[in-house]
Amino acid sequence: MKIGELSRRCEVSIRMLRYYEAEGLLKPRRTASGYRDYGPLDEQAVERIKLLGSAGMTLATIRQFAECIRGEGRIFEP
DNA sequence: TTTCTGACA
DNA sequence: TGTCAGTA
Repeated sequence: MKIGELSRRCEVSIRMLRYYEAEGLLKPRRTASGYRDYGPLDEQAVERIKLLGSAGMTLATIRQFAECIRGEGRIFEP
């Protein structure tokens, strides 16, 4: 889906979506024209980022969970 | 019409 | 975060 769709579905501004990517929290695919192409995984990622964010975490802190947030890697076990 | 990048406040 | 410019 396009950034505009994800923006409405997650209630997150396009500005922040691009920001999350710049911080390495999102890894959207690119279309031939250079547009960001988001999948359902990214949609879930944004939800989790919003959760951690509302918990008072800073992007620098959240970035450490990037692997988990993307649903990749191992399960978090402190 | 919508999205892209980089920069400023 | 919002917004501006010139493109694709």
